[in-house]
Amino acid sequence: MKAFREYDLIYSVVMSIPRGMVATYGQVAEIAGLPGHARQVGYALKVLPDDSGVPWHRVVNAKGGISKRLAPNYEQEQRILLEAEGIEFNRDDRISLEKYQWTP
DNA sequence: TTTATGGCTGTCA
DNA sequence: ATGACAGCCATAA
Repeated sequence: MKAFREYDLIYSVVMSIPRGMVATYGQVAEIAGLPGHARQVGYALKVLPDDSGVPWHRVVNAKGGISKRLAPNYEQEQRILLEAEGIEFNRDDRISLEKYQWTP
């Protein structure tokens, strides 16, 4: 029986991110106990249902920006959600990780 | 099983 | 600062 997957771990970490803060894929993977699985984190969020209650928008890449994905619409969606949480973007469409990156 | 793809990251020039 | 490269590994066909 294998009812537990890596994704559940990832989701737990993402849901642990406080409002108004963000975390990188690599960071989430590391906290979840899956170092080096940064891409899988992205994959986990990709297959994640919208009504799962997971703040996937709080997860950004190492550059503190929004990565390009298969569906360009989501990029806008994520930015809007982040701004709604009080996170501001720079001119380069990036977030100040020094200020907003979540550190447990 | 092998191949290809993917919401990444770190290092090097 | 920006661009190119290799490494990490799960999922789908």
